[in-house]
Amino acid sequence: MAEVRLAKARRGRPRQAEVARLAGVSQTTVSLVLSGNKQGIALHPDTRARVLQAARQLGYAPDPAAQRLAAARNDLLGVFSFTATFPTDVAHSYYPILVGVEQEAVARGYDLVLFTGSSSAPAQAGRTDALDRVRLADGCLFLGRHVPADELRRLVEQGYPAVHIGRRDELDTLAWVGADYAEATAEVVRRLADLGHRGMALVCETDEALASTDRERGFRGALAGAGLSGGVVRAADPAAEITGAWVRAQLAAGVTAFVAEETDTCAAWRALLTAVEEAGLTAPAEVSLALLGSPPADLAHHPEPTGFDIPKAELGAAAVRTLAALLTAGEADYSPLVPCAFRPGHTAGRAPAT
Amino acid sequence: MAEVRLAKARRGRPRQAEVARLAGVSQTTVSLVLSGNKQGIALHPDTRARVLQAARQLGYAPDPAAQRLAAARNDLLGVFSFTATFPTDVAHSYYPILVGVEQEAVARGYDLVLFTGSSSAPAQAGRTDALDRVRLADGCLFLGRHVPADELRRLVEQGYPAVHIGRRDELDTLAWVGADYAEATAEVVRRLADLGHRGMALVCETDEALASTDRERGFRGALAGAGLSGGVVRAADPAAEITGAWVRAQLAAGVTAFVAEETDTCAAWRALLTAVEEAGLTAPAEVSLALLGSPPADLAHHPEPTGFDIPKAELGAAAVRTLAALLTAGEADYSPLVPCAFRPGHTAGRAPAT
DNA sequence: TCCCCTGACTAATGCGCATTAGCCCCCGAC
DNA sequence: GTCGGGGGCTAATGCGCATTAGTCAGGGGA
Repeated sequence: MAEVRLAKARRGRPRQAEVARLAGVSQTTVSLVLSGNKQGIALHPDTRARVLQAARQLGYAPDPAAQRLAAARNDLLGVFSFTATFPTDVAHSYYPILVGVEQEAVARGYDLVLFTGSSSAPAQAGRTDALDRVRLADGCLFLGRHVPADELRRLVEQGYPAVHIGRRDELDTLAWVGADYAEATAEVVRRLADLGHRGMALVCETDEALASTDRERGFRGALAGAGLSGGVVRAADPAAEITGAWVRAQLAAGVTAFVAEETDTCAAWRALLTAVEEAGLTAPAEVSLALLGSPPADLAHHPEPTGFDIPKAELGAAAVRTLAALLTAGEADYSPLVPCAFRPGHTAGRAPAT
Repeated sequence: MAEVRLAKARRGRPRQAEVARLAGVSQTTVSLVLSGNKQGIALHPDTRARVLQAARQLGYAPDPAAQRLAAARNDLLGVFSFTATFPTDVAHSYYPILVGVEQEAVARGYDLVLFTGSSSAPAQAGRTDALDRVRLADGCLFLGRHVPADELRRLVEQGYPAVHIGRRDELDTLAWVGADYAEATAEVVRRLADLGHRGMALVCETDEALASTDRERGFRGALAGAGLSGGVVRAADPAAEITGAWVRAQLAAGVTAFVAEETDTCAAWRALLTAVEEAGLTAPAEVSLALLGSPPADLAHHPEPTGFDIPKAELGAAAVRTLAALLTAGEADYSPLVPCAFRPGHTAGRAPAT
């Protein structure tokens, strides 16, 4: 067996020992020369040259497995998304995050390991528990709101470096990065107020995710802060509740601006658009509309929604930075909230004169 | 230093030795139990259970680098793309391919490592250079046409299991899987011929990628096979060359069907749509249009293009199957061409009666 | 009773590299 | 001349795991 392995591994792959033999030095010296001699050990230029020459001649390339083993870290970052890894539908919402993750990871010299939550590998004997699989990486990013809290807690408590993308407060020991929905929403409200709107309504789907409640909190806070009136509507089926009649009733009650939040389906925003049209109103002129997030691809054009953009790529990058900090310093001193960028858009305008 | 490294490495990363201590057995036994005991060494069910229990309790996961070094395998598959795997410019992306790769890999019990051949990676001396990094994995998928051929050749010649996604013929030793563009294009031509079209034009960007020349080959072949007339236009800037006037001229020359190929930008297809409109013609009625590939997201709706879909997920899955074969058998007896599915669409109709 | 299996484990080793202790020799200072 | 002190290298060790040789009881046959 040993010979087989050797033959396979050897095929055209010189090791430092062979370079050393050719150069007439020790393996240590080869390592020293090739790895840039960070120890500050003095080396003769001649020796250096001989080693480099020998390495070139043999076509030496270090074995990454050995390097990583010796370094006691593998420079692998896990990316765990608990929904069927990169499902086509959710793809649109996670994809930009992955872009940021990849860029930052590459910049820092990490490779990425992809993990799927749902389609866990055939639970073979000896295979460890689903979440434990991420341990093959030095640290891991968790994505999505369905990450099982108890397993994640155990991982974190055992000191495994993990960063959750999206605010997460049940676990106070868990590092996370998230968009600052509250502040971004508050800014939208302030902008609308600046345009003269005194009453606003926020339309949401029934959802208790922090991404949603944060927006609601920001909305209410800004409303109160500016002495505005308005309310929040949570509808299980926005299309059913948000109708033309509803819009008219709101208008009658002094609400001139309507705000919806981005979700996977953007049901609330779609309902709002339909309802306004149904009410025979036009968007920037008679009522103002704002979307707390980015519109889905099929609604992206023409009337660009006023609102804010979630800096998804930046979120991914921030997550990697946090994880990297965890990995090198053991503790991250970070600001988890990433600001969103206000997007002027074309669906909000001055409040109509009463 | 040793303590520092140890402390760092230890952090939340149990080793077999620790599992062994907890289970009251030797590290060897743990290895035997966890790796399925391929040596046929007898083990007490009790011992086995104790070890598994201890491993679960500690959340043990094997270190891929160590596995790779010791056994020359770690059940990791690499995915290497020279450009970012998750490109910033949305549409074209490798994403759908990755979905297929992911599914097939998980089904076969492999984990995926994403290697991004970065332009920006710190190319320090001694640090494994771009392509050699993939050696951490048992085998690797390569995608994109910018994979450096010479480095890839070296890898393959040294016996490293690699599969390229997308036809690749400069390296006859390199395994690859690709969409059967030629046949798919030929089918489109045949369908158009069935609709009565006797003259057709293929519009391409200037591109010498196989994906493009294969289509051209299929086009010309089918044209000849059916005794049709027509030609191929390659334009550096399709928008400039493909005009309403050009379309009219073609029509006058007997060309009633226009075909474009999918590219990153889909410039040819866009140009075609514009030109036809400019010529005052409507698509299914007066001229027929076909797209060799899938439309970009922003053009996906309403007039669904006649043409074919590239089975990207299937391509990814096929690549994994091929790689798996390489890994287990050392040689893959495979059919590299994956068929594309014809898409009826709504832009092609009967040829207008002359 | 002795011996030799055989079953159930474990000690020892090595993968290729980085790191840590030295080791040896030459040179300058006393 | 002797001794201290670098400079320039090398021997030894360990990273975490798989593998190869054992080792050590217990049991059955003679």
